[in-house]
Amino acid sequence: MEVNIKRLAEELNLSIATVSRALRDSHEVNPETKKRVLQLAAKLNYQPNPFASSLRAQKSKTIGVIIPEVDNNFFSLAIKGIEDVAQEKGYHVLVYLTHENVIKEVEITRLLQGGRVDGILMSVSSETAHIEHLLELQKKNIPIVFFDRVCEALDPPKVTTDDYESGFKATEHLVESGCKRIAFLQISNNLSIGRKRFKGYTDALEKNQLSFDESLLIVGTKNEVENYAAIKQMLTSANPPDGVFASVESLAITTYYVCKEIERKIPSHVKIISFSNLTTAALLAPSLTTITQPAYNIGKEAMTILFRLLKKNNYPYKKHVVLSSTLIKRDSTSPL
Amino acid sequence: MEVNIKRLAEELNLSIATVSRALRDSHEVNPETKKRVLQLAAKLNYQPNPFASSLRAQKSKTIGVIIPEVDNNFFSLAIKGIEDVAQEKGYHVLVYLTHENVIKEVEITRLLQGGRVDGILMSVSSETAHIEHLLELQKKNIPIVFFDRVCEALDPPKVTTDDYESGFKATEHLVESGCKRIAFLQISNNLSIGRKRFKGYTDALEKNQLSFDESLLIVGTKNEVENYAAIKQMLTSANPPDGVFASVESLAITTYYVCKEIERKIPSHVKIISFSNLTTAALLAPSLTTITQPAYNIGKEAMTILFRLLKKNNYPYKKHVVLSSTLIKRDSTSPL
DNA sequence: CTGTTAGCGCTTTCAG
DNA sequence: CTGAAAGCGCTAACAG
Repeated sequence: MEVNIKRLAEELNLSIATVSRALRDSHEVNPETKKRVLQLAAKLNYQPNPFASSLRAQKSKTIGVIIPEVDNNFFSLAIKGIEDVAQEKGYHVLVYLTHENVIKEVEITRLLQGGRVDGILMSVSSETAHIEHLLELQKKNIPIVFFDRVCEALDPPKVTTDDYESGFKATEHLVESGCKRIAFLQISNNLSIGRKRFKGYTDALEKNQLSFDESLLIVGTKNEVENYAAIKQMLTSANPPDGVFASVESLAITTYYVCKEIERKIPSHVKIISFSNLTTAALLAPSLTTITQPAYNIGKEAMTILFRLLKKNNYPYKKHVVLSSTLIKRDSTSPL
Repeated sequence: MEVNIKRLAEELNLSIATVSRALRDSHEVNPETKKRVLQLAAKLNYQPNPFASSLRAQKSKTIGVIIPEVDNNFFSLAIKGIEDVAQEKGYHVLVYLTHENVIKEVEITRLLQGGRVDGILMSVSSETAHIEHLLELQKKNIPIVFFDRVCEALDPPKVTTDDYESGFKATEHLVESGCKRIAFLQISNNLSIGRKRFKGYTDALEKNQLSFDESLLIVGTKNEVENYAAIKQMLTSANPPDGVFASVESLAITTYYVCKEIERKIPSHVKIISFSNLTTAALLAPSLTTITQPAYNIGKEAMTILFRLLKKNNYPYKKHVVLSSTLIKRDSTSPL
């Protein structure tokens, strides 16, 4: 037998309304009665049915987090930040993975239009060029906050790393280390993070009187094998780079694999720098200089902003919060 | 204006019941009518209210995942496995982090007793010695499947790595590498994974005629500083180990930090082996031999079993599924 | 301070 | 094949 308000009311000879009020700690209920209600509720281990309340109140105290992947320390840490704030505010967190697939992204946003969530935190999939599904959410007045991979064409709040700065300082780091021909491994041309990091890279080159060589740009795909081949071709070309800037971790890893294979065929002084949140990797790999994003804080900040939107308390908040990355330098020069 | 069944019914001059039936593809509705309904629903982008259905049906098509942490590749990958199966089966995934804190774990399980989830996937927090909150869930008939960190005292299905085997082969690996004094870094005495890995360790020692030296056992706590101090003391003692088996990644990392600090004071041939799912770390750190758990498959398997329980289709399934880990050997001998 | 009642959106008898 | 109506559990008027 389920224990619900009706049951409590019967056992206490009270109306369900009074019990409901007592449970919500209303001030218009006799302290004595309140106590009796709470005691019985505790004794029977009463738990309110969230669907009944949600149906009534038309809100769910639940948010949806839509991300491309999770097997990547950045998103794990972001989820942690999100969850911490959510738990503190009494919100529940639904997690959805798109696997970088727009079709799935659209399906998920559709699903969430039924009222299941009060708001959405989102990092767009790399393919996202169309934005109709995001507009639909706006039309339904479901607040969104973008984080990391934002949709620049839309006006909802955004929380990101200082991607341009990061690209700039990563490149300068390689220049300072003596690199003259610096390759750039791009995640995707459809993502603002990629474009901004790339702009930082080209600007840093220019500032240092280095010209941008198109043959040193590789745009990654979802196909690891393709990426591997492209990187290998570049590193074994007649005029290979002496430095590699991976704008995303997976491409740095692939680069390491390539280096391992061709070990003897390339100059051993190729320097690699990469975006990465695997502090472990950075620690264990003396050769990997990394740009580490404030993943946890990005999640925290995004959730905090979403919470304010949900509460409609018109706190002032920045439309676009930019958090700084950290450059963790390593000493060794060779990746191997 | 919300678009709900009532709205559709009005616009089509049909009853609410018929529309509902059409949407659920009931066979007792005129194909013509069905078509009209579906067309309008698509046009108005109708999304059913999940709370109304859940309230009615007394089920939520949602599962809860309760884990200690997420900033650790094991749980990230497990979530991915869980999410993949859940998405395929039309389930939603709520994620809760306990931060290894039983109080939070209890709070969360309480929260989930209200019907918010149909079932729970859980990896217990390291402190969990009490199990009342888990019994409560059973009493409420909320199916649970434990994964990785299981509660052996309870009968719900479990999905784990072959912890005993892993402990055994990790230890043998060190023995084969020439180690005679192998330290064991334990995660917690309250966890079955810790106990089993430890048993594998002692059995492997015995098999190789090595005696277990209590001074080489360190039981980790949540306090990193304490762990650091304990490991440092051991490594700098008069009779230090020549091999270290970290039964959990974080303790391996701490060991590396210690080694870095005392670099010149210990024999440089201390070998370290650790549980770790950071394939990146393993790849980049030529010195780290790792035991990698099948995290993704553990998540997948656990969710699959839970799904069967939810469907009550009495498929035969094993009460305890044990998946094998992989020993990834590295060549280098020194951790530094 | 307490009780009665309507209704959130949906599904499902039960009647036609 | 379609409609009317009850009810899932809870909250919030409104009435006492």
